Amino acid sequence: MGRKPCCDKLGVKKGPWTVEEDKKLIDFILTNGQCCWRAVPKLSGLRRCGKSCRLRWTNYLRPDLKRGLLSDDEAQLVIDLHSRLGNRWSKIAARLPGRTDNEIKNHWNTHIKKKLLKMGIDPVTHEPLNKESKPEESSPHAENSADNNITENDGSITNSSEDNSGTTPTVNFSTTDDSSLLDSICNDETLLASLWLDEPALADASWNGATPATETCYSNESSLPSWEDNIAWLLDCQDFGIHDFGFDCLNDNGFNTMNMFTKQ
DNA sequence: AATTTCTACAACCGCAATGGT
DNA sequence: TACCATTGCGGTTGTAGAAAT
Repeated sequence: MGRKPCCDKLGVKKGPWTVEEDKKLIDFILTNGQCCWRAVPKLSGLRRCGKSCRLRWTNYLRPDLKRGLLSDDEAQLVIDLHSRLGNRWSKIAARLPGRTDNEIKNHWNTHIKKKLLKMGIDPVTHEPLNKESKPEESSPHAENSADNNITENDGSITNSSEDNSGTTPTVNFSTTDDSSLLDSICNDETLLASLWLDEPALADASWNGATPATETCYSNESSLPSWEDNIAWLLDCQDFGIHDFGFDCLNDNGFNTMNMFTKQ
């Protein structure tokens, strides 16, 4: 007995999403919010698997997404978090409001990995490549290893090594002053611990269907696109042809919903 | 100008985790 | 507790556009 497919393969479309499909999905979610994804295709009239709908929404259509390449500061943060968390992209993404795990994963594989290799740093272990690696120490972020200062279970910090910098060289891509601030943030174990504890309230929850996460308070406003920004982005789309882009659905209904969010 | 190679990223797949009964 | 349905995650692939030849 094989595993039951997540969706009925017959009649389920695959491949790139069309403007029409995007429109349908946005329209549906703005009207109904995020409910059970499996039901979304049926109810919205999309010939897609629910999984595909969820992915499309979370990675591309969500209005709170930042667009464009990761900034130097964001890349720096990704590197630092990766050294602590490993390939747990969703956890890393939770620290970067407006960014998705997929986006970060892609950026890591296409940009950061290569930069680290160029700099002679192993992107997996964050150790210098020429350094003789002892088996036990080969992966500073090995699942909850002793070197991993962040313990997932209780969010507590265990300072197993007095100075994290010894095992995790800080790679600095940024030349801006902000980067030093970021460094200090990244190296602040207490802050990171609190970030860890706060996780559910962070970016993961920033867009929770039609229910605005009004209680979510971001300390770093500069890194978080506000709802106003996102509406502005959508309106920008309108400027260069939103109708072609497929946001016709953001009519009275959709924009009223979004405006409601911005007023909170 | 045509072809090949490279790059970036959207999307898919399979498995794990979670929640309901 | 076991089972099933659903969601979430991370690895991988496919493909469009850019750059190089």
